[in-house]
Amino acid sequence: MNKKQTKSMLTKKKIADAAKHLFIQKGYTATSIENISDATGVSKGNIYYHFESKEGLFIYVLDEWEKEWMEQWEEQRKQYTSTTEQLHGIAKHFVINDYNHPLTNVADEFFSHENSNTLIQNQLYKTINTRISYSQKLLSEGIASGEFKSDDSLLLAKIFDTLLYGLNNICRDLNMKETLDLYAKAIDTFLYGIASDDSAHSHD
Amino acid sequence: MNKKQTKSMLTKKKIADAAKHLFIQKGYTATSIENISDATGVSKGNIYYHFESKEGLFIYVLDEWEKEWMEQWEEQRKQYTSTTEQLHGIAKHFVINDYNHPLTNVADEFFSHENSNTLIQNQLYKTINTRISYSQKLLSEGIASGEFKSDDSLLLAKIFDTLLYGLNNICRDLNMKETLDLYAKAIDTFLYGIASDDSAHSHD
DNA sequence: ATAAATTTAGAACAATTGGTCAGTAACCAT
DNA sequence: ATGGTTACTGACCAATTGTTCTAAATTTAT
Repeated sequence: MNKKQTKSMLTKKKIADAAKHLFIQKGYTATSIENISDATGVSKGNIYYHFESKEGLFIYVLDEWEKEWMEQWEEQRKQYTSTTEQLHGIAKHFVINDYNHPLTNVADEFFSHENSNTLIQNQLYKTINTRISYSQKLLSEGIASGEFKSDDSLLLAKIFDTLLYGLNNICRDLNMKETLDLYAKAIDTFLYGIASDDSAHSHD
Repeated sequence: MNKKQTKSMLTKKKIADAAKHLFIQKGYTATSIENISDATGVSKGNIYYHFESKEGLFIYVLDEWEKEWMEQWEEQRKQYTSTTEQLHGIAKHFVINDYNHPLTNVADEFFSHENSNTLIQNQLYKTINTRISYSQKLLSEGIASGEFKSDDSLLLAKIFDTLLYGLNNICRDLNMKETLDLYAKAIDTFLYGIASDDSAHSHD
């Protein structure tokens, strides 16, 4: 590879890296090409020399990110044997290496770290917390009545609400009946789990 | 109430309604004041007469929405007795009346129904589906090995991935350890459920 | 009927955006 | 060294944005 080609590749990588971080911090829409230009010292025109458009740049970043994640996980994976362990491992890997994955944070307008949209952020936080509190109350009742095992109701409420809010993102192409089925299944899983009855409940 | 006041209130409501639908369809950023003006026939200036800003309008919409949701749910709630039923009921109510709640869809830049950002949408769909397929494979292995109950692995994969992607949104203020704990708890719940051992497994 | 107050309209504004383009600099092959 | 190719710059553009402002229309109060 040429000295020129090397430098060019480095520039492209520099752009992609800065873009990735900015997309995480500010979200896609709020990140402007000029932001990326400022952050890298690379001119706007040059960015458009390396990437056909802002969309193209985003997709490139997303793609590289995903590839990298998969490679790293496959490496981690080796140390686990049972599927149960792997499920836990994948979650751990997700949190540690991938805290800001595009599918969680970047595809989000409001919760970016540097966003000045604090009014709306506060409102959304408030709404979320209200809902979690409500779920917590509900779950506490279930625990009190002996319907559920004694447990940390706040944690359970967060998990329950996650299912409610998150399932929508996973199944946008489903019709109403399919959606309802998925939700019902999720609640059932939440209630009864997926472990086989004879599997050792070796958690905690 | 005056004839004038009534008409004014109606205008305000018309604006809020149109804004709500546009926020659902296009997301917050992609919805412009002019869009709302066009959709309602109410002039831009008039919108700013009724609401102090775009943020203010959004927060107003969010607030009304949340109030309405809670009222309707509390009505529904009466028909259920056990907490288990209520959890199922809340999910059902969520899907039917609240399919596009701001906490799922509006706070999202890309998946709006009318968005022209199809390139990125496709890419994200692809990424999601790749991940779901991967989880499905993993879960299938667990089922095959007898670790998990025999079940629809695709549904389970969607639920599992929802936990992975969704938990982040619920717990942005937690530190790493707390986050890891929450994830671990979620996986455990996914595996073993929350129902007490002596509760009747009367689902399905 | 007239004045005051409220409600509405739409032109105008400053800022920002993604994207283009003509020109310059750096490097390569010959 | 020179001509050609690649990499890069920064001014520029058209479009869009949230917001403001002035003035007109409508209703109410006197």
